[in-house]
Amino acid sequence: MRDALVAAAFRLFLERGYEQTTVDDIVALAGVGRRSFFRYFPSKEDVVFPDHERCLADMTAFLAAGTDDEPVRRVCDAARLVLLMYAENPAFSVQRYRLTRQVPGLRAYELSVVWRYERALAGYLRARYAGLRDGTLRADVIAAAVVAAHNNALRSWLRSDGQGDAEAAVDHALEHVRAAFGAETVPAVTDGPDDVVVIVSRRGAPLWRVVQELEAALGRG
Amino acid sequence: MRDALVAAAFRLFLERGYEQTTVDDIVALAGVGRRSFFRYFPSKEDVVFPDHERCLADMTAFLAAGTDDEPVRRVCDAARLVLLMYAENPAFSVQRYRLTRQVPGLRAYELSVVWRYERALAGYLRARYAGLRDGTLRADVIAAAVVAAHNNALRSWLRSDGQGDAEAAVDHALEHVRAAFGAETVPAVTDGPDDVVVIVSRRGAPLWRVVQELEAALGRG
DNA sequence: GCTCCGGCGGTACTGAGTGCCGTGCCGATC
DNA sequence: GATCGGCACGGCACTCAGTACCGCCGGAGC
Repeated sequence: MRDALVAAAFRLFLERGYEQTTVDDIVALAGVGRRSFFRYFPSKEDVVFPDHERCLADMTAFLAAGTDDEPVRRVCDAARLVLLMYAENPAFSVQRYRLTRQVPGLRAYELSVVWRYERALAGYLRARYAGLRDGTLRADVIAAAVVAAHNNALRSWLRSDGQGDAEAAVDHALEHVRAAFGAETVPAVTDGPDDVVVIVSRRGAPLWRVVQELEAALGRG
Repeated sequence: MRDALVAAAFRLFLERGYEQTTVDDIVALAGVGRRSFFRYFPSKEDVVFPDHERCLADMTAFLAAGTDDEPVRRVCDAARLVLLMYAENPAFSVQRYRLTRQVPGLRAYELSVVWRYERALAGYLRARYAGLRDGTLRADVIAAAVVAAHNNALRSWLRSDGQGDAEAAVDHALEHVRAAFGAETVPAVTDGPDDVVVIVSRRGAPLWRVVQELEAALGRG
């Protein structure tokens, strides 16, 4: 029933556009009553994102399941769950992406979905950074950065019609965030003394390049 | 006319709630025709954010007006324009904040507004980082981080009923972002040789603390 | 066979948003 | 001074999303 409604809806959306398709059209094509549509989808927008609710629950469960020595890594892993959902059905994801790009109402709806993901990540980080000075600020900023990096890679993959390695692109993007915000802890070096790294930098050098040097020197490049 | 509609709308929204107020109620109180409401506000949500359109235009103009040696600083300054708009009328902003917090539809609308701000910032940074490897990624992430930091400070100020120094809070939050992403360039030292800074770091130290050390050493703390 | 119940459909309603047209008010023109 | 053209406003009628309510039916249990 749900699947039949989604299929009918997308067929009409692609044929004549989202706003030109009424709920009556959809239920007529699916051969069900109008009331049943709203039993399965709270609104017309929801039929475009039939799996986000489940994915959000998965992410929440993942974050609640446990902690990690490195909170940033944990939220990056949580973000990857979203990519997996998109990658499950590339053709569908690409069609939906084109739809949401040109329909303002769908874009707004997608933003509210993304916002809920971001709040889930920020909530986890806020708990981990509780007590730290500017802990909530740090949590919010990192959550926003993780979401932005994820979406940057995801959307460039969607724009390319699902060609290329989406996971690698997202990994690369998330690695940038981890580079910027740093890993709070790294595996201890057990087979040697506490070695040190010396960075020499000209005053006036781009700071982020210095950070890249640091990363390379610390063996995280 | 616009102001009369906004005043009537907020009076009713605060009295009986947003969803319990119809557009007919608003125009009846304001003493104007229903059709005129939609002439000034494309939707019922728009009457809650009567000045965002102007602010967005201001930000776009500010970003288009010129560049900066340090793009991150420029987008931080652009973000401050939004705070100024909120600070112009603290009482109104606090009321609106409470309204948007408890009405899902308004929250979704606000997200779409914030998204447009973020895209404006990201567009500026994308142009500045054009050609750099991962330039658009870096632009999107920084824009998201700036918006998140700004909103973190703004909302904590709104939660405190407009008490405290909003500008100082936002400055502090944005400074965190600049610390994480660094300044690409700093003023050249003219009255001395190209001096160098040496940082010694234990492998395993938190990277972001190392960045803070770097900043302090480079005289940007 | 009877009842209870959950999924489904139909009807009627509210309210947002739109298109169209009439009206009154204004300065400009002859 | 009468007329014309633009413009802002109001009113009416309509579409469509979303909701409340009720009636129908088929299966499970007694």
